[in-house]
This record gives sequence, structure tokens and C-alpha cells, in this order.
Amino acid sequence: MLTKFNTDPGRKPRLSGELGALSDARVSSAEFRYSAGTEIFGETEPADYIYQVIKGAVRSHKLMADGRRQIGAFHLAGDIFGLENGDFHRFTAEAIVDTKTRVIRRKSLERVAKTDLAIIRSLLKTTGENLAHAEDHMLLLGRKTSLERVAAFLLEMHRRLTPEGAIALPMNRRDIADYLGITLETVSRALTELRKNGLLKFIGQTQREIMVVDPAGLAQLTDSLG
Amino acid sequence: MLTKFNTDPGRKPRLSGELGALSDARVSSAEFRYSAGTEIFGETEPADYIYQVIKGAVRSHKLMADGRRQIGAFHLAGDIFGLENGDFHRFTAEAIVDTKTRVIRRKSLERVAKTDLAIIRSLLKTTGENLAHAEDHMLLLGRKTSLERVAAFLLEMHRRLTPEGAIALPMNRRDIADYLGITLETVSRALTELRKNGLLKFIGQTQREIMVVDPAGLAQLTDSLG
DNA sequence: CGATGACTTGAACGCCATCAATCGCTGTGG
DNA sequence: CCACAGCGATTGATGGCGTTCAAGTCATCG
Repeated sequence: MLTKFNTDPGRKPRLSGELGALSDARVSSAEFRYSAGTEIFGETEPADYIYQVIKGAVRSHKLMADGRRQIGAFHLAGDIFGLENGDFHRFTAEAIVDTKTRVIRRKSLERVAKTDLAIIRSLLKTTGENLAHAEDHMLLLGRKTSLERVAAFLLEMHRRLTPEGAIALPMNRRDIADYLGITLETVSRALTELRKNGLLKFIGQTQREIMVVDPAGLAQLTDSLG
Repeated sequence: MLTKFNTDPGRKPRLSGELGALSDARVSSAEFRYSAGTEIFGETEPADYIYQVIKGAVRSHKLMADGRRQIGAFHLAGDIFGLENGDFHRFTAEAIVDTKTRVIRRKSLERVAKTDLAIIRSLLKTTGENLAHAEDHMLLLGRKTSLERVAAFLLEMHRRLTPEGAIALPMNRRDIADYLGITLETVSRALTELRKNGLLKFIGQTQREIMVVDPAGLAQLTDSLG
């Protein structure tokens, strides 16, 4: 079952902390569940809601006419997604595993934001974090080798998932590949190489649970210093 | 001289319009000039100022240890750059040609922004536009072929520079290549192919002035529909 | 005019993509 | 309980797009 690879439910997500002013009492929100593989919203659809992952994992992607896909970001517990400045979504968002989200009506947020400085500052902060991530990812997609990409991905997940012990990846090799701008075969080969070089270990026989043995080594690889 | 390839000085840049609330009377600003090739600020430097291009062109890039470079954006007349959410710049910015900028002290802006909702909204809008651009660029860098990348670049410049008549590119082939995540030779070959197929023409013998003959054809290429 | 820099073009290479086979795990049904 | 289908992942063989290396053109400038 895919759901067993969810982010560790024992670790408390920093929901209110991350959401900041979005958890304002005057902003109404509801919970919503999406089963693995289902679409949360589509690219170019009206952006009427803003989402926060409570449990599970979400991918945001763009699709080309012939099926080529680029995943712009993975959203894990605590992350906000679907926040747009324009009227429409710019990505398609799908639940990777069974996922629980908090859903906020955009109009509700905007009504409060009209007069509340803290809320807008919070939106600005979130948007700025998304921008910073995209900027880093442009360097990865434009200039890094496949091994550097996979190393960077592992470090990102190492940082965002449980830093202690093994990380349980919610996404499959194809998702990783489409996030890194390579093919799933190349992802697999890179993981094999990193494993053979002792930088990581596979836990169990699932290939989704990975133990990062040498984060510093991965960090060097990411920038091609080592 | 490179400066002759500046964006058309006859066309009035939308300075106040683009800057929006940043042109607030309470925010002090000064003009500053940078000659071609000089650094405006460096990656990881404190982000004490925010900039707006008055005339000229600027490139923002990240550099890897071994010299690989990824240009995240070109900034043309009217554009704001150097706006950060954190305390440090995340790109190095350099003048591509002789460039005149308006410089705003960040603290000055933040002081006003503390109480002024319109200013913050303006910052949010600018950050959101940067994010949207980065999101589109991730798809380009991750999944598009070299021909699609160059076609997309030409369309972007066609839109942002004078839409009527030829476009005068301020940047050289290497800049274009580092923006598109390919090599300058590949850029050159793609331009040659597009020229042979009648989608564009070189004006004069400079190879920097390009006439987009068939924007719709380029648009099809960009998405690989044609 | 010789030097320099930007650009183009050609030839060969290499990294990653593509195509394909296989393995292991899981769930299902006889 | 085992056969088998199905999916995810790995591994191998081959090919191609873009890189790398190199030469040559053209415009500019000392």
C-alpha cells in the first residue's frame, strides 16, 4: 500500500507555525481528503481555494501537449500550495498518497487581508519562499548533472522529511524524474551509484525508504565540489 | 558599441506604472548608473537596496563552483530586481549594457510598508510575477528541447521589447545560452534553423537585431505542437 | 592592418534518453 | 497454497541530442 510511505505521522507537523497568519480565526477553513492519485485542482482552473497539507503529500506539475511533465514542487505536511496572485492556478496539483488538507476559501482570506497587514505579510513570506525554491530549482534544471540532481533531491527530502533515521519517500521514481528533469531510469541509476558509493542505503525491500548515510558527501556532489 | 543595442529609448518605459506603490513619495530613491559588464550586487550579499531598470538591461545569475552559470532572469526597462524576502540577495546582478537604475533603500521601503497596505500589496504582486516567471522557466529548463527553448526566448523578448519591428537583443549568445540551460553553439544553431525556416530574420549584420517574422509559428514550436 | 571578440559552422564525443528485458513484491483467483 | 498478472524498480543495449573541441568568418577597434 502506498499510504504506508506517508510522512511520519508521529512527527508533529508545524501546521499553525507554517501557516502563520493564515490560521487567523476570521478566516474560515475546512478539512478535505484526497485519495492517492486524485487531482486537487487543474492548471488554468480558477484559484478559488488555498490549501495546506495536514497529512500526506502533493505534487504540482505543468504538462506539455505531448505529455512531457515538469513537477515544480512537492508539498509535504505543513506546506501551503495553490496560493496564486492571479485568478487561475498555474499548476495541476495531485495527491501522491492519501492526503488530508486544510482548505481556505480565497475570498475569505482576501476579505481579511484587505485590512490586515499581518495576513498580507504572511502571504508575501509564503510567496517569497516559493520563489526562492523555484530559483534554486532553475539552477538544478538548467545546469546540474543527473547525479547532482538526485543528490540535491535526497538532501531536500532529508531536510524536509524526518531528518533522523531513514526518509520515507511518498513519490515514485517517475515523480522524482519529472521533478528533476530527467528520466526515471536515470534516477534509478543515480541512486544505485550513490548506494554503491556508500552515500545512502535502502531500508527494507521497498526502495522508497532511504537512509542518507553521508549528507555531507551528498552536499559536495550537489555542487560538484567532491 | 554595445550600448547601441539598448532597448529602444524612444519607447517610453512604464516606470511608474510597473513600480506601482514603490514610487510612493515617502520612499526615497536615487538614480545610479552601471557601465556594461559591471556587477550591481553579488549573490549572498546583504539585500539593502531594491532596483528598477530605467534604461539598459541587467542579468541575474547563480554560479556553481566550477563556473557553470544559470541566468534566472533578464531585467529590462521598467523591471524591478533585487527584491528579496530574506536578508541576502539570491542572485548576482550585472549590467549587460550601460544601464541606469533607480535605487531604493530597503529600510526606507520597509518603514513605509509597516503601515501601508498598498505598498505590501505591490511587493506581493512583484514577487508573484517573479514566481510565475520562474515557474514557467522550470518547465522550459526541465523539459523543452533546445529549439523550443530558443523559440520561447524569442517570444519572451518579442513581448518585452518593442513588439513592432525588429527586436534589439542587449545580451550575447552566451547570456542567452545560460538563460536557457544550453550552450551558445546550440543557441546559434537553433537561430540558424529558425532563420532558414523563415520564422525570423537577422536585420543588418549584427546578429543582435532580430525580426520575428512568424510569432505564431514560434509559439507552436515552443509547445511542440507544430 | 593586426588583434580581439562575437558568432557561425563542422566533427566527434558523451551523457542521458529510449527501448527492452528482468526482478521482486503484492494482490488475486483457481 | 500456488500460479499469475500487474506494478515499480533495476539493469542492459543502443541511439540521439546537445556538448565539446576546433576552425573559420565578420565586424570593430587599437
